[in-house]
Amino acid sequence: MQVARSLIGKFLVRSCNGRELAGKIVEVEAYVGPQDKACHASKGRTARTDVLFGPPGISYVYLIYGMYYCLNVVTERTEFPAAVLIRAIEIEGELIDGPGRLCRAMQIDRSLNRWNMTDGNQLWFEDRSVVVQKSDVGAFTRIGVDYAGKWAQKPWRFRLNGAECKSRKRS
DNA sequence: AGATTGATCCAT
DNA sequence: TGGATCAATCTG
Repeated sequence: MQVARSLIGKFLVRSCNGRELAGKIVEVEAYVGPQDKACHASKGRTARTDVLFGPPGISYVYLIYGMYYCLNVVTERTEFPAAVLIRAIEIEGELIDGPGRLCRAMQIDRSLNRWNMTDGNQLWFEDRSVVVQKSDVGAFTRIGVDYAGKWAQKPWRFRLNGAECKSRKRS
């Protein structure tokens, strides 16, 4: 949650066969704990959600709707399942809006699932000292989780103001 | 608005 | 083993 907010303005860096892509994180969503019905781990610990119960700083990449990957990073302590979904970034001034498009642009797939993002290898975060005022970040309801009842109402999506919302509706 | 697409999960 | 589900995107 706080982690999600603090990730806004940080950079996601992807190093892949010789070239490096870096993007400023513009939108994220938090999925917090076993009670959060929108969190994949709320249905219990399975082969797929096992990583969420592990240590923080590890990636959680999965296929959705049979065609698109989503990139998350595990945030909380071991045994407490929580993650932050990276929804949108800005690469060299171009807005990549939507988790599926983001993973396509950065060539992220299942091979980067359970990746250690803390040792600067292939995929990691960087703080490039972008100043983000608290007033620059808006909180909104999460997207695509209407099934989650009251948890769907939680304002756990954070977006940098000024980045126009092209993916899905709402704001 | 509708189709697409396949891993995952749980009930037969 | 089969069917329902899904943190999305594209096309019309």
